[in-house]
Amino acid sequence: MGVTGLLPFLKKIHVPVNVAKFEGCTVAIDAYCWLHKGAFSCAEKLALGEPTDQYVYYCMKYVEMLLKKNLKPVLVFDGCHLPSKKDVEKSRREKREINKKKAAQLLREGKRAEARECLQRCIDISPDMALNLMNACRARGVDCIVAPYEADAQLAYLNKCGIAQLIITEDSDLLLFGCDKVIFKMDHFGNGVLIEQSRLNEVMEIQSGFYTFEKFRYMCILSGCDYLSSLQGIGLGKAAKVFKRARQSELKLLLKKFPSTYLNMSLAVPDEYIDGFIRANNTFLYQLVYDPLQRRLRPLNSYEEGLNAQQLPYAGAMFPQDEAYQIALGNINIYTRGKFADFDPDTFVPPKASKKRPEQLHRLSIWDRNYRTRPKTELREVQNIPRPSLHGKEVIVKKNFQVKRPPAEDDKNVKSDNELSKLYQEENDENSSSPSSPKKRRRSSGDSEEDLPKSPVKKFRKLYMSPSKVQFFDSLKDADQEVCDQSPSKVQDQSEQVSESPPECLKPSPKRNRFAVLSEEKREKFSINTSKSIVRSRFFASSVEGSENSTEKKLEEYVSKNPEVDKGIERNKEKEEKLDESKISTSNELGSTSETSPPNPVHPKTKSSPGSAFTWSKFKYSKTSNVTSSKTGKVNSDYKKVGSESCLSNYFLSKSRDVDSFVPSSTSQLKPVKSCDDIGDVEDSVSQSSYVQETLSQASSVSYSQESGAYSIDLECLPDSQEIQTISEEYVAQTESVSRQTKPIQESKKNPPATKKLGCRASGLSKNKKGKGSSDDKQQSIKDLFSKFAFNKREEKLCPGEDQDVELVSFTPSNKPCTKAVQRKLLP
DNA sequence: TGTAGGTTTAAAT
DNA sequence: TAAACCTACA
Repeated sequence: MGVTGLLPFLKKIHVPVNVAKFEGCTVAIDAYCWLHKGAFSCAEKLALGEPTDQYVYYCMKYVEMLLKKNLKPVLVFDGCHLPSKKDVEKSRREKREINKKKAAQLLREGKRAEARECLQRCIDISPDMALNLMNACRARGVDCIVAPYEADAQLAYLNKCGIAQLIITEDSDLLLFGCDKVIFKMDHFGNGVLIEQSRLNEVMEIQSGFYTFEKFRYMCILSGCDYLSSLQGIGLGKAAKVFKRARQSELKLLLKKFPSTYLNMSLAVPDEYIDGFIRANNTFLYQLVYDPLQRRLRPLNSYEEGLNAQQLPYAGAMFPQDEAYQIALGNINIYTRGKFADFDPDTFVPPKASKKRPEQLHRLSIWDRNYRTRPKTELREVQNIPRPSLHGKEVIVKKNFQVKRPPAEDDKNVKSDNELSKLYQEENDENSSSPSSPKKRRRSSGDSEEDLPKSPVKKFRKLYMSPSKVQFFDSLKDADQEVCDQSPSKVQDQSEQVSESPPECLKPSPKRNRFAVLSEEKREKFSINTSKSIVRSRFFASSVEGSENSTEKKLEEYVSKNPEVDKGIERNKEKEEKLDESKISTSNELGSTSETSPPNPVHPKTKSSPGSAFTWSKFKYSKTSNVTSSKTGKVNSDYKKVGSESCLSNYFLSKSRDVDSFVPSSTSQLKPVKSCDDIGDVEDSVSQSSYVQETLSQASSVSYSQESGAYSIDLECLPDSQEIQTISEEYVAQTESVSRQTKPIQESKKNPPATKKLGCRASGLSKNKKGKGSSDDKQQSIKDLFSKFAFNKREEKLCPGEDQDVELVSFTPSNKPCTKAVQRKLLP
């Protein structure tokens, strides 16, 4: 819950930031936030008790990103429930129960989709789920700690004692606990919103001499927090007003009189409320946390004179120190209090431990006896050292857009639009039309060479990425086996680069299923007890072995426990059998089934496509073919009556430079578009622009936000960076001319020149089918197509000789960058 | 009109 | 969990 409306209230001091700014720092993370979001994708499986690793995978994507940016993550997990939060927990439990019952009811009525929604609302992060994530983290040498009570207080302590310089969470309460720097809403690229404690006074608009952090905390408690509900009619606005004006230092007196004194309200403040206020305040100050360095339980802040743990049972009851240690290590199930793991940091050998330089003691595990916190003086970003002025300079900043290229041999095969069009057609034919499709022939007729494409890129995709194929891999082993069966002899004959270990440039991005294609050793990184249970991945069909483990089966089991549900299920089955029949016939048409492949159990509607680089939910496709922003609901009139075909074209227009030989081209169907900005929507382009402005002024490294299509630069890095060139007017002219020459041929005269931005979205495609019909089928087929050809830009590698977009940036006296233009030039 | 509070929606894939 | 949206009230 946190403090309702606190984050919007602090909007004034929101700073868009990328975590890369804090390179070298230790960052403590509220693991529950990630787990909760990760669990959302597999809520159904979790609710039905089916094993899944999707939430671990989701969290590890964040962990990997942080490691890549040279940050040391420490994951903090929630521990026991605080006595003062019992009511909150109780109501949450009740809500979950209600949703469970609702889900069962909906299943009875045959409403599967709605039942699924309810199951998503039942998500509860169990200690086992936390343990699975902890195991995955430790296998990557990432520290974890379970708080004795709330993760919030533990995070604040890690910040306070110098272990962590930065906190990542979604919970605004962290600010009340006194964290210096908190990043909210961080995405998978590290972009988020930074709020610093030192700027809270700006929001409260209190003269600097009168502001204290205490007042901020009081304001939040008064407006209502987890530990104390607010008085009727008091929210953040009025609470802020009180502490903006308050000069009364005696808290009890102030609370008693604030409605009449500061708000002109006749509101009685009961004594119980004042007691509750003081308890809440003490909970924020003295909640029990675990000190991993001293290995002991302690209050977040040292007790004031006359206070002790016994007087503050609501802030957490003391445990025996040994039990507290085992809880902190994650060895004790906090629900049952039974031991369910046996992690011992004194005997555990973290990976790559030997490579750590002895002087980098802060990089050791926090459980290592030699661990030392990093002196603040070493931390540039934490000290807020001002950056050098860039006023008057103009720079070209390379976009951090990297183009995945096939190996050199493939460069010869640069395809014209017509060729691409043919390829597209062929690709379609392979998958849909011919009953004796290559795939089927390959499996049944002894892997003839012509079935495998000659290009290593295509081979790789045939073997690893074809969606119709991927669905038939059961486990990771099967996926590997599939590759081994097909690739070693024949594939290597054609190209040495396609083997068990695909060429570097072809390795799948994190958006894709990296488990399935990387080496055994690397896959072990995230495995959860692989020897004991099959680790499944969301990119594979869940029930290839048969129906035993399928979600369908589990649903049936779930419902069978409620006999009255059967009727609904029967009705459902009838409907689905019909659908399955059509599915099987489609599968046969696709040539995907064979004696080694069981029928595809994945329903077309629920089929998971391989990772796509698009945010489908951003746009909605209405029946009248308008492109609307799902958030604003505004319609970009330029797109009225532009059908999905042209939307596809739009996409390829914007992506035309980075798609490889698989680009489906439908030049003949292309309709003119104005610019890439227009491909999203007007709102979006505006927000992108402002985001760029904001981000450029704050961030400290060049990074790309896929979400907003914005790039951030490290201002301090600019003068030294090889990526930046100070330019003259002639140079601008040159690049403009290059830009014009290298523009995609599809771009019509109506398109405005040289203002292309890299953020590209496939617009006009509906994620949610709202009915059956040809347009929806078309949508689905286009989506499948996209999934097949899409690459994650972020992971793509840039090669010399490649076209590259650059951004011309100039600076104001206050170091604010202004984007002048985005141009294209050849990379030397 | 501003504020508070309740309800709905999105999140992931 | 929080933002967005809507409604009621002072």
